[in-house]
Amino acid sequence: MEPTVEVQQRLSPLLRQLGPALYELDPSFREDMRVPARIVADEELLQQMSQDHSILQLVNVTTLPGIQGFAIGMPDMHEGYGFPVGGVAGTLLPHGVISPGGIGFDINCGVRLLSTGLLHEEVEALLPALAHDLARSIPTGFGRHGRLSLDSEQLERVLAEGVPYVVDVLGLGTREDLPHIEAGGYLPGADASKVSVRARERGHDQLGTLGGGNHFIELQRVERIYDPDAAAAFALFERQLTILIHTGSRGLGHQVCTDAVREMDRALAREGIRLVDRQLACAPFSSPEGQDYYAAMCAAANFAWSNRQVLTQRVREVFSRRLGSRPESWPRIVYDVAHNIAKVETYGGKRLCVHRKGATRAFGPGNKELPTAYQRVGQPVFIPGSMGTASFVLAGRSESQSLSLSSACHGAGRRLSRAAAKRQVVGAELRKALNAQGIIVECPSNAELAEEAPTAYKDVDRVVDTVETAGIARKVARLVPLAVLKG
DNA sequence: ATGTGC
Repeated sequence: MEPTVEVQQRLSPLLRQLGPALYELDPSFREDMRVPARIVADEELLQQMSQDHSILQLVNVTTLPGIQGFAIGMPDMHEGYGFPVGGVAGTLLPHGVISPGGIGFDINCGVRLLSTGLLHEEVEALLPALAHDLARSIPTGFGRHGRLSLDSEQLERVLAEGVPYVVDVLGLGTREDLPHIEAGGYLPGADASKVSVRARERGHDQLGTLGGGNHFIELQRVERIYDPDAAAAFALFERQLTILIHTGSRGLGHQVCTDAVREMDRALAREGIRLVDRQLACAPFSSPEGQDYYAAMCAAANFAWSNRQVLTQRVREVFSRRLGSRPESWPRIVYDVAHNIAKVETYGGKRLCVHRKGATRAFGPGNKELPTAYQRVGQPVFIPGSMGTASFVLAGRSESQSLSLSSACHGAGRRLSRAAAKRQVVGAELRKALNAQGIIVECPSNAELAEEAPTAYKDVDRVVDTVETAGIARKVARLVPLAVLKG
């Protein structure tokens, strides 16, 4: 990217404070801005964002054809491909653009929280065995394939039908799981024929695999409840054992994104779209390229939800083997949220294509898509911290609708690039430090461990407090790690 | 993030 970090550092004083933890850059800042850029942050987080190109990337997002209202950055925002990670933008349908860079390479990367009826102290002695069994049962790391190898018809149906197919036909899970997954684990806009042969080849044996990078499965203890009413609705209580799954659409989603960026790049001239950054490749939602990408993105999203569903079953198998088949040891889905996805949603009577890249949908109370038990308290939002730090459960507030297109943050957010983290952190020492904290680490690679060091991330407590201060969501529970499984 | 890159 052309502009320097210094440009961005000069830019942050131009941000005007609109409200608690909310800042705005007026569109007069640059003549190509169609709408303002807003950022949910405090002074410290703004300062951290100024260290990379993310604020400039957010300004670039405001130039996209059809963008409505404002582009908004979450407190965990950092630099990404074209769009910042932690960026949200809605474009007016039917002709506003859809941009693969606004969704991310890992389509429907997301987080699923499982609850148990077990207390931490009841299972403490068994944690090493549980972690070890999970590591044996679940392939982790770059390029690993799973135990399932789908034939072309099965893969096609996973892409077209998502989790309902995985439950009903493959027999992995129960019907009760479905309402506890965003969109029921299935976007009907999917068209498997729009997923390239290459993408399908990459995905056919990756269902039920965790992947690398920041993907993980964590066994956790509910350390603190902030909102007893919402916690009760989500079936969470103090000292409870929970399981958090963070993964996405693996090589399949990555290839869908790669394919679409190339196709859209070719169509830009025909559509008369001039971009400030080629990584913002996009096409009108109504165009052939826009429609093809949306159909393929929905299919990749269905694949990702299905992946988290298969992993859930692996967890359930390990738990029933080690803990018996009593109901307390059957992990139930609290909810499953996507944080790299575009959704068609209506705001102020307008149908928008809402891009959430490193941002979590955070519907407030009363939304019809939520399961009945959550209608009164709002949508569960999960914020995984970095390795060895806390994760949070939030509940979406109605105010999120006008503040942030019903969106919240998605994690702690990177502070250091992977390369910088690797230079600064010695993986073996980090492993020792985590073990000294009493955290079981199942991760074969010290290099992967170093890239995900807590020092490479922002302070998750601060990020979550900022989302709460802004009025987007409220804190429900704080979860702390007991064992982590990663690539 | 990713069968790691123009």
